Amino acid sequence: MVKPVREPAMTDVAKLAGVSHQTVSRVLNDHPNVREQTRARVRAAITELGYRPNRAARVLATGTSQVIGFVSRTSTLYGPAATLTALAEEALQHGFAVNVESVRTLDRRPVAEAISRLRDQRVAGLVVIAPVESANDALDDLPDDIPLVNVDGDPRRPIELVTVDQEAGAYAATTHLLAAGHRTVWHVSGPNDWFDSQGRVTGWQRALTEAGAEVPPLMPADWSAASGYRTGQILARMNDVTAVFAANDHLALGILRALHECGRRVPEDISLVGFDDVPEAGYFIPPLTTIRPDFEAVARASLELLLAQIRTGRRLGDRRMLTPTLVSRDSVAPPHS
Amino acid sequence: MVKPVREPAMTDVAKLAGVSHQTVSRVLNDHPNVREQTRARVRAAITELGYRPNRAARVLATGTSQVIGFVSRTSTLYGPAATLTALAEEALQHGFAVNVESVRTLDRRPVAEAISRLRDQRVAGLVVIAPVESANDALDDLPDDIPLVNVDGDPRRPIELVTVDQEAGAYAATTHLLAAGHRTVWHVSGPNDWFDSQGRVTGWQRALTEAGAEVPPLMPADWSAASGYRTGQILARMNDVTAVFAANDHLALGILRALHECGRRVPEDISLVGFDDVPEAGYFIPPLTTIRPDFEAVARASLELLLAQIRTGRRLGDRRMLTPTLVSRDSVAPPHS
DNA sequence: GTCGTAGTTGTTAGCGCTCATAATTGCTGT
DNA sequence: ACAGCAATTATGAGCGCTAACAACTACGAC
Repeated sequence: MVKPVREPAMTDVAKLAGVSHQTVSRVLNDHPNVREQTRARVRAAITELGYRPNRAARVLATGTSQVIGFVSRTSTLYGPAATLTALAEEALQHGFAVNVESVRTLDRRPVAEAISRLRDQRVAGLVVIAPVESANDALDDLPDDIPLVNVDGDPRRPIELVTVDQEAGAYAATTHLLAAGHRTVWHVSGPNDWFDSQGRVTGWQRALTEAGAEVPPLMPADWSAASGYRTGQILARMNDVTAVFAANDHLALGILRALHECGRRVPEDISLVGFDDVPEAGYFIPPLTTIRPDFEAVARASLELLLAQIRTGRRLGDRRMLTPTLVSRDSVAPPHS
Repeated sequence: MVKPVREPAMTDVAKLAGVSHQTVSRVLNDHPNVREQTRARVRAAITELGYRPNRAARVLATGTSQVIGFVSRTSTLYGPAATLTALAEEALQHGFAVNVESVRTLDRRPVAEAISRLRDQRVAGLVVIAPVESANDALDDLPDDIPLVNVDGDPRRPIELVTVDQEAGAYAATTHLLAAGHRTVWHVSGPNDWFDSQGRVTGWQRALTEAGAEVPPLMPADWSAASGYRTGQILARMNDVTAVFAANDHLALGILRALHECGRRVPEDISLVGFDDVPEAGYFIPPLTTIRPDFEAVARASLELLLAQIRTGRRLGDRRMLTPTLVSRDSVAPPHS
C-alpha cells in the first residue's frame, strides 16, 4: 500500500498499444473514427495493464463530473430513505453516481454547507430533499447556473420541484372515510413546519368542507409512532371520534396501539387511514388502509428534471406532482350508529 | 447557465490578493508560515471572488480524494439505511464525503462493478455492506492497497470487518425466553444465505443446547412482514409452541398479526422476541421485546477502521464485533402450564 | 501523376491544483 | 553595517485527462 508503482495511466496504455494517448481516449469514449483493429489493440492493452481511467482528471479537463449530489436529513424515515435508494439506482442507469450529504438538521446553515461541499466537487447537479422552509432558504443562495431539483420543497418557489401531491392524498383518505359513512374525520398531523404536513392538513380540510362536514380541531404530532401513541390515548377517550386520518403510517401504528389498549376496536369503533404505505403496513393489527406515494416515481421524475437541466444547460422551471393512490385494507368500516 | 465566465480559480485569487497561487494554496490548507496579514488578504480575495476550490484538481494532484465509497443493496431494510445515514454523518465529522453505490442484487458481478466505479473516482476507502457470500466474493478481486471495511460480512475472511454479534444477540433472546420458563423456543429465521441469519440461528441453537432444551425445527422465512405472517399462521396452529424468536422485527410484526387473527394472545399464549429494535417496535401490539444492535456504533467503528487504514496506508486486519442489547418490553411472559 | 477528401491518428495546450524547490524577505547578533 | 538564519513567498513541473487542431494515410477523380 506504500505506493510502489503508480497506477497505469492513459499514456502507459498508449505505449503498450503503440498508439497515442489520444487514441486511447477515443476508444474509451466510444468515439467513431477509430479503426476496429486499433480499437482492439487498445482494449487489449487496457485489460492487460488493468488500467482504470482517472475520473478526477476527466472532471478537471471537462469541467463537469458524472456525479449527482444528494442532500437529505439524517433519518430513517421511510420516504427519504426510499427516495435515496431509488434515485441512486436510477442515476446509475444514466451513468451517474450519487454523492450523499446527510445533514443533522434541516436548518439553513447546515443545508447550505452541504450544498457547498457538493459544489466543490463539481457535481453535475443537485437533488435536495427540502421539506421545510429553512432548507428551502438554503437554495436561494444558489446561482441559477447549477442544475437543481427540489424534492418535497416549497411549492411557492419557482424552481424545479418534484413532490407527492399531499393534498390529493389527504383528500382521498378523508373522502374514503366520509364515504364509509362517518360524519367527520379527525386528523393527526405531522410537524407543522413540514410542507408534507401542511399539504395533508389542507387536503383533509378541503374534503371535509366540500362534504359539508364539521372540521374538528387538529391533533398535532410529529412523525413518530411514539407521538401517535400519545395522541391515540387522547383520541380513545373522546367517544364522538369514529374516524381518524393519520399523517403517516408510523403515527397510525402508535394510534392503533393506544386505541387497542383503551379497548377501542379498529375498525369497528374507530376507522383509521395512514399515509406512506410502508412495507409492513399490511401487517398492522388490523392491516392499515393507507395512501401510497410512489417513491420510485419521485426518484425517476427528479432525475428526469435534473438531466433535462444538465442537457439544456439551464433551469426549466418544470414541476412534477405525483398523485398517490389509496390502498384499501381493513382499518376502515362504517360507523356503528 | 451557458458558461459565460469561468469560475474563479486559485490564480485569480492570487492575482487579486497580490500573491502567488501557492500562497493561496497554503492559506486554504491551513499551512503555518503564512504571515497573518497575507492570510487575511487572501481570505478577503477569496470571499470577494466567491472562489471555491476545485476538488477534482486537488484529487488529481494528490492522487487521493476525501471521499468514501459506500456499497449497499437497494433496500429500505432498517439496518443498512440506518448504517448509511450514520456513516455519512460520521464521515463528515472527519472531513470526508460519502459516495453511495446502490446495487439491485448482492451478486458478485454488480457488487464488483459498483466497487470498480467507486475506484475510478479514486475514493480514499470503501465501506461495503456484504451480508451474503456472493457479495464477499466481489471483495476478493480487490488489491490490498485500497482501504476497505466489510460490514456484516463473512467472519471467515481475513479483512477488516465490522459486525453486530448476531450470535450473542440471538443467544440473549433465546435465553431470555427460556428464563421466563419456556421449555423451548422456536425460531423464524431470515434468508439462509445471510450471515446475519446464520449467526442468529447459531446463537439460538447454542442457547437451547446449553440449557438442555429440545431444538425444534427451524422455520425459514425472509426479512419481510409478509413472510412473518405466513409463518405465523403455521405457528398459530401448533399448540405446543409457547415461545418464538423472530430473526427481525418486521418478521415479528407479521407473526404478531397472524397469531392475533388465530386468536392466540401474545404474550399470554405465546411469547415473542424480535431483532433490530426498529423505531416503532415499542408500538406493536403488544410492544415488542427485541434485540437492539447499535447501528451508529457500527458506522463509527467502520469509519474508525477505515481511517486507520487510510492513515497507515495498509490493511490492519482489525475487526469489531458489537454486542447488541436486549430491550425488554411486553411480548414475553411465562407460559401458562 | 497530382489533388482532394474522408478516415484515421498524432501533437499540443491546457483544466486547477499540490509538491519540491528556489528565491526573497525580515530579523538576529556582532 | 553585514553575514547568517529562519520565516515567508514565488517558481516550475507535473497529476491524467480532453479538446482543438495538425498531420498522415488511403483511395479514387481529374
